[in-house]
Amino acid sequence: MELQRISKEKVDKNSVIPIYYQIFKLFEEYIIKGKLKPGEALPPEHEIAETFEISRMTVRRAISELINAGLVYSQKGKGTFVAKPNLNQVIFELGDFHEEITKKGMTPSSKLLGVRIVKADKILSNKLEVPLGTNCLYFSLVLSADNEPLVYEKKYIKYSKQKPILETELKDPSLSNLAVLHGDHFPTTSKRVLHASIVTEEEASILEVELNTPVFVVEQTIYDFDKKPVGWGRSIYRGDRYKLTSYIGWFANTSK
Amino acid sequence: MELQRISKEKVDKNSVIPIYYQIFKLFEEYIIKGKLKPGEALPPEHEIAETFEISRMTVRRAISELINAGLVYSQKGKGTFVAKPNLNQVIFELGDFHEEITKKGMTPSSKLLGVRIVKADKILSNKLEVPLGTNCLYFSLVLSADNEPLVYEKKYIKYSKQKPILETELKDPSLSNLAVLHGDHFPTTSKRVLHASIVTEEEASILEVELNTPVFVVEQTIYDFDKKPVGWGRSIYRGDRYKLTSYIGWFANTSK
DNA sequence: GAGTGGTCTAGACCACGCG
DNA sequence: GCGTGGTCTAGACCACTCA
Repeated sequence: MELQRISKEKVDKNSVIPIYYQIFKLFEEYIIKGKLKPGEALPPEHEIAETFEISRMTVRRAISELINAGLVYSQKGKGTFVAKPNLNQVIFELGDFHEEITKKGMTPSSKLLGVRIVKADKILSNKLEVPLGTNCLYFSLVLSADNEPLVYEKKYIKYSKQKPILETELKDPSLSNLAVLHGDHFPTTSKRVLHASIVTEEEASILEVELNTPVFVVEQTIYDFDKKPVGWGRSIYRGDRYKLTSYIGWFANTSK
Repeated sequence: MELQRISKEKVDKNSVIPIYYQIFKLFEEYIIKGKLKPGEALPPEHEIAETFEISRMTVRRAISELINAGLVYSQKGKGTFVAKPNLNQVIFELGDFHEEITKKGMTPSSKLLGVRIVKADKILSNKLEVPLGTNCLYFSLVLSADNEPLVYEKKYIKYSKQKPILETELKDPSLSNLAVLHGDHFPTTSKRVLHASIVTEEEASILEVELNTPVFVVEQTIYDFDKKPVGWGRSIYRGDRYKLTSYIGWFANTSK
């Protein structure tokens, strides 16, 4: 790759924009636009440093951003090379319900169906690792977009604080928030399992759909520092309306 | 936070393990074990540098690893603080079929049902942005675990090369690989949309399941440098057998 | 042995937050 | 004005790769 002619003017040392960021953007552009192709080597670090008349550490900072963005990889003793985008990798993000719905221009709402104390049955005692019959807090709610119910959630918290349940705190009825408010321990990790299923009769009536409607089921368990479960929940998403989207690859907006 | 007593012995300057990594691991442990709590400040960088008798740049490298792992965040002029884990964030990874199945101790296999050239119908011409009736490559296959079919895939490639279709290349029948082999342009980005559904009759017979079985549907489109679609596919996953799992939070194995 | 990236140093100047 | 993190320098030594 020919650096000399193209570049020196492209980096302004007196700019408010950090030099390493300018260098990062320069190579990002080359890669995204295909001027540098997968497998091709970047110039060695010392060469980049010389042509731009900057320190090698600054070059390394720029390259570390490129590595971070998945655009290149380095090999000790060999060089730095443009990566191949691994399009087989798949990452689905399930965003916050209110944000997601608002983003789509619809109006989100949530309705609390019930809050009460229940005694742990076999399933719950297993999930929360408590003896059968232990008192647990139970919440159930429905999330809607434009008044159409989309999600039905049931949540259980291992609780000990004898705190009253306030209306205000239900503005964030996430499992982790409920655990913070009513549990002993601070939740630090969360496990979710998603699978596809078909609505039960109960779910169908609450989501106002017919039997045999496909749904996502997301089971969430949250754990404290000691990896003990402190909360468990089950959310039913209307599978025909709710979608998960994954983007992988090289985009111009790797900005930040 | 009291650094002085705890620490100096904990870092070995002559170890093969980089100093920045030792420091990173030290603070990681403090945070995961709860000795440093969310919101609490780390000691200032110059102080860490002094107590361990190392350069501030090395401290910064360690902290940048902590930031990268999502354990802390820095604020210019204020300090560096332990982050709160955001347990409401959800990321589902859908791994490579063969790897996932092998990991579970089962034997994966894939069977090619058909390869042929088809003329684009309305849907396909829309998805691939080609005129109606354009020739496209079509692949369909079934992925199985222990001889039980789990996934049914149909893939379409916008092609131009008059290349024969080799058996060997079907070892990686991923959309991006097929596009590399048969398309004009190098695929750089991939979009996938996942939703829940119910098998059609055709899918039911191929997956050997009853009607009304719930499934995941994953639609994938891949694009080249110019954001033109080069391939499109639809994968049907048995929703009762295939699950997606998401872990969020602080774990001891944030190692690498 | 020449070339490469990985780590580390001991300074420097700056912009920001806060009292 | 002081303390903080953000950027940058001009060196240094090392381990690795490859011919």
